Amino acid sequence: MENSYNTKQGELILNLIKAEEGKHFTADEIITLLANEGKKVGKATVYRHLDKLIRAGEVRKYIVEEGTSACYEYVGHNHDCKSHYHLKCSSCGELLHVQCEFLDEVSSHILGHHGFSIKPEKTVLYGLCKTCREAENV
Amino acid sequence: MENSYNTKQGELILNLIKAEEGKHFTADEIITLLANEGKKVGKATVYRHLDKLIRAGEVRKYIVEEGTSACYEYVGHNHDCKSHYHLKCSSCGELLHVQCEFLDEVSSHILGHHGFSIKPEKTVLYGLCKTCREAENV
DNA sequence: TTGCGTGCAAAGGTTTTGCATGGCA
DNA sequence: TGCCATGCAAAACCTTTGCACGCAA
Repeated sequence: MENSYNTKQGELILNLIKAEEGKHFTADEIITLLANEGKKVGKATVYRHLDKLIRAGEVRKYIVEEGTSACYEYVGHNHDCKSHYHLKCSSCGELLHVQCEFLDEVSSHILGHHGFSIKPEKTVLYGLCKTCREAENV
Repeated sequence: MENSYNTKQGELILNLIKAEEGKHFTADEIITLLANEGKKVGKATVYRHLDKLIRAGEVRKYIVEEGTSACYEYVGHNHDCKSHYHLKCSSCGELLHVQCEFLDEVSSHILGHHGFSIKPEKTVLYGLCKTCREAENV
């Protein structure tokens, strides 16, 4: 087991991302947001806390776009995130979180018929969101 | 149209990854593999060629694992990748091309229920292939 | 000859690490 | 008091860019 203390910084970081469960933050955004509230937290501290939360299963990390910084998202203690997919609009960049039982069937189908077990947490479906689609299709 | 010359380095890089279509390489692996054959190619040159091949649609770039370097894989130019999905094994790197009417339903469902139109050609579903799953589950 | 390609080194950006100091229990 | 946490700066990494030179057509 891991020993750890409760600290002000750890609480600040956790509260921030927990307050907006389902929303993602980059490490830098967390630092900036806290700074805007007058709470200065070091970069290394943020990374170290996120890392700890990831190992604890409370936070998920994913790459939304190649070549950019990673995103971190609070997911809580219930690990039932198997049906949680990400839809990323390649036009406006919006990230949608979709939890839908239909997508569970997708996983089962692919596992059953193609022998492949999908990791939804690693998968991002790219496409166009409603707004951009309507704007582009004219 | 883009002007370009045929060069020894470009040929070396293309031949290397083309010889093992379906396998992925990091930029560094390409440099090392070529170096092992006595062919020294600069880092920048490798990245520039990969970039060009990606734009030409001959090569795909993946993030297989967070925090590591990107992977590049030859996919050829005669692939109609618009009509099917890709399943990428994050362990062995195998790329499966899946054409299945069930997955067409996925697109329709997400469009209908979530207002999002997926671009299959841009989307890669990550997970574990049968072989790796069985090997890791032990 | 023209102008793209090459390779080195430097720059850029994100994340990690070393170390002295600060803070929790 | 013992030990973890913090924060700064430096390092570590991957990738891109600037620039002078090389090479294809």
